[in-house]
Amino acid sequence: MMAGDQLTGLLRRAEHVVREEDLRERLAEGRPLRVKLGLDPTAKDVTLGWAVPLRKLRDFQDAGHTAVLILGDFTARIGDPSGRSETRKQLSADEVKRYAEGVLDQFKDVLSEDNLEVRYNSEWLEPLDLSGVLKLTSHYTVAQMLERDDFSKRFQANRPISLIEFMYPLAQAYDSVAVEADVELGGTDQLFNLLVGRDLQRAYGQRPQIAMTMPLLEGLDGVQKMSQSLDNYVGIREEPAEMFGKLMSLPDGLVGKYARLATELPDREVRSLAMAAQAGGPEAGKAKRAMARAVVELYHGAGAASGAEEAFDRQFKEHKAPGEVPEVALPADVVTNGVVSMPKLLAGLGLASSRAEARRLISQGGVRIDGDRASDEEVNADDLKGALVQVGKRRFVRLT
RNA sequence: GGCGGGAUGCCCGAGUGGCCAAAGGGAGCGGUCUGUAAAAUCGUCGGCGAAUGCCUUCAGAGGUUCGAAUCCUCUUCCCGCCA
Repeated sequence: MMAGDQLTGLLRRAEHVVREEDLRERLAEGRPLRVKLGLDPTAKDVTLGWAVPLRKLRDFQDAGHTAVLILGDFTARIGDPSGRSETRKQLSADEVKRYAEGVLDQFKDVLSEDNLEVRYNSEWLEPLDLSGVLKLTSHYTVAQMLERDDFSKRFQANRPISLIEFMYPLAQAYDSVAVEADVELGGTDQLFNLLVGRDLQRAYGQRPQIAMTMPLLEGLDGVQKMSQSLDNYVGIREEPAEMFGKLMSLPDGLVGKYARLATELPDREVRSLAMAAQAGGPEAGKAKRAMARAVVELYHGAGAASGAEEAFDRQFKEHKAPGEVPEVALPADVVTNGVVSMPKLLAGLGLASSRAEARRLISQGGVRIDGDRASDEEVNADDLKGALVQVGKRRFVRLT
């Protein structure tokens, strides 16, 4: 592949590249570049949000470069304050280790294992002693740190900024020094950290890396960045039907963005979906479907995608139960003299968070037994044998 | 180190001795509508109980009082000003 063509592909979907000429030059060297992406294992799943830079990393792999994937097992314990208005809670080493194992496995769904180098940053951050830390910090000033938007906002609002938070960008930047990165990828909220990496590499006598950021993907609420702590995410390992359903619940305004960042649809198609979504009405619904199908297809294949769509229609257009419903035996402790206490049952099965919640759901018409609204809190056990219990729109259980 | 201010339910925030499980808003949840969109609208939103009711909650620990989110003491944390 010609260097120019390669560049075009690699720049696709990127938000900032600092600096593009440097990237062009380095690609022209004709050697495999070391492309770094650091992710902190702070949650159990890989989301479509993380998949955006991961897929970009894959693009680099496909172009013959080396993916240097850094699992921030050490930095996860510091807690990245990027984009946050307050101090992030710190995780224990055990939690981090558990997350790292799960997440690494999922990364391999996106990345090729051929030119992949996986590193844990505790490898070089753990042994840094105070003199190493002092050397690190001596290269940066408070004023430089306060250039970062989230820090300066908090500073101005008299909100606390822990000193440890200043260490985060430095630690991440030091990763780049440690692995001698040529390029570092990240979300747009990482731009500052990536630039610190350039400065630090320079300070340690290395050539500064190229910083490339990718747009952030908003989560299901349509407003906040997709994240597991906000529970507004779609995980790449989620069941096809679940994935499709979640994507269908997205606000129209995000259809174009998801099509662009979460699928591999060609640009032309992305544009037409975005326009259709904007137009509103049935066309928007169709566009959203096409986007959802494309995402599911990417992670589960075409068959699963059409299956998910059919299941979706069955459940939400025809209002039928989904094909696969968990089957549960009627617990004995909810039955008294042949009568079942629905609140106990629903809470016991996790269909409601408490009995009080279950009562509320029943009184508000949110509970159905074999399609009929349950109006009483007590139901004959015989009527529940083999019955399909539905709570809200999407929680189903078949009693046996 | 000194002086002052503050900590309320998932979040924001009102509440300064009883009428407080605690106003209002947001988020969430459920109903109607719909394209599981948006907007709208109604309801709900600590727990247990069939229920008059009971239990736990207003940073933590004690105390005053018939009665405390509200008063007092100590502790922790945050903020401001001064040094």
